[in-house]
Amino acid sequence: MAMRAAAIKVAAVSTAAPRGLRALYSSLPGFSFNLPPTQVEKPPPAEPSTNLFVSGLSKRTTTEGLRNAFAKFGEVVNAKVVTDRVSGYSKGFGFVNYATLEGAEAGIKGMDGQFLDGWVIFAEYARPRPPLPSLNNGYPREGQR
DNA sequence: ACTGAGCGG
Repeated sequence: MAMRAAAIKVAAVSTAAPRGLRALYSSLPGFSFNLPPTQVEKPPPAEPSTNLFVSGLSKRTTTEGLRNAFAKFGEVVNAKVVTDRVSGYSKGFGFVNYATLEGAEAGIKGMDGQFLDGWVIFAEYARPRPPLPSLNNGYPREGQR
C-alpha cells in the first residue's frame, strides 16, 4: 500500500513540476532521457559566405532600411526583407548579400546584436540555397504543369 | 490580425 501511494505521489509531482521531469525520468530504469553533456547545445550557425541571414527585424523595417544599415560595413550587392506574398507585410527577417566575405564578416560583427528600428537584430551567415527551382532560367518547365 | 522563431525568389 505504501508503494502504491508513493507511485501516485510521483505521478502527481510529475504533472505538478514539469521542470523536474528530466531529473525524475533520469532516475527511472528504462528511461534514458539523459541529455548528453555534449552536442545538446546550438550547432554552429553556418559556414562563411557573402550571404547573410538577418532575423529579429522590426515589421516596419524595409529593404531599404536593411540595406542602409548594413551598407556601412561593406558593399551590399543585394538586400531583401522577406514579406508575405498575400499580405505584403514583413516576416521579420531578411537577407543581405555582400560583395566580399570580408564585408559579410564586418556586417555580422557590426550589426549582430544591434538595434534596428527598436528591435535587436541577429546577423549570421545564411545557409547555402540551391538555385531557383521555379524560374528555370526564365522559361517555364516543359512536361510539367 | 501582423502575433516574434526562423532561412527567401
